[in-house]
Amino acid sequence: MISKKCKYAIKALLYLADHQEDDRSIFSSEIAEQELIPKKFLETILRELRNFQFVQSKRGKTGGYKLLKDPKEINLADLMRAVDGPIAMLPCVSLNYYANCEECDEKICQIKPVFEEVRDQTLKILNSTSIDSMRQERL
Amino acid sequence: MISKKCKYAIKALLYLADHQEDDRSIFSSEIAEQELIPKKFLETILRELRNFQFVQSKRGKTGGYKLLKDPKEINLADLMRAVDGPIAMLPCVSLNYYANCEECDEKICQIKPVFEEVRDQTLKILNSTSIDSMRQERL
DNA sequence: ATAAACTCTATTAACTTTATAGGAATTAGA
DNA sequence: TCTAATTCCTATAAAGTTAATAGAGTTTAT
Repeated sequence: MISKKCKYAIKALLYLADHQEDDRSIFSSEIAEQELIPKKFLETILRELRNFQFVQSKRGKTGGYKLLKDPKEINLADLMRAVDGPIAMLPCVSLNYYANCEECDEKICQIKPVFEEVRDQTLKILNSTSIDSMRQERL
Repeated sequence: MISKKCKYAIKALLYLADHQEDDRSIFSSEIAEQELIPKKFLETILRELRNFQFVQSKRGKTGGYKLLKDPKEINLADLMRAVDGPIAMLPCVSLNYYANCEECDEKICQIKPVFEEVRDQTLKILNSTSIDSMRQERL
């Protein structure tokens, strides 16, 4: 399961992509109201997204947020890693957050191979899914 | 990420499959020692696995556990669901633990489709992976 | 000045995970 | 029957994570 935080982050970026016209910034309060995300929680999420270079913020009365990258260039795997950490189902199988198993020998581990396969298939999808493609997608 | 509990459960079933000869039962203490799983924790896990009909237990001095099904018939998806609950990354996309999103309209949700795809690909692998196939697998 | 936005740190409440404790029930065998 | 060794069960604790909130500070346009 991804966290609510991560879901909120995706929604916020989608909202920005859906509503960005000209160069206007969008208030966190607008996103919070429209997407039913707790306002203060969303603020901290947007700050993180700014730190990770997904969005740009502007302070003051005419402040707000806008995307820092082309929605085509924001892929879901990167976003999820930034917000939630590892995507893999086992630490010993994570590409970006690898951690070894204390209690087993990875060379002969019978569990690892399946979860490597799951990881590969999952990443194949998430790496090729951008904020832009999520907007288009209507299966 | 799957929980440690789930990983221990998989290891325990693999151990039983790897070591069952004749009809002998295997002590939880043996599994705990060999697989470096906290003994008391493993006991509660094995009890759950018994309740879910994965293993059979026998009490008393010559007690222990053995598999209740053919290792070929124990698939990873069922096991993971029993121990950890939903496999899907979003409640609204789970086949066995569906829960609706309060804050969004699923009909027009831009997030859902990707995670349905991830779910499908993940289940394709987990459904076709059994305790037995994990033992064979040497890629 | 003021209003309204973002910024930041700290904290909290709830929940989940990962165990552990302590004993009860069961069984085989001396 | 007594003992030893196992599983069974309930409760609880300790640690970690998640989800959110509080409150004050900073910035900017008007």
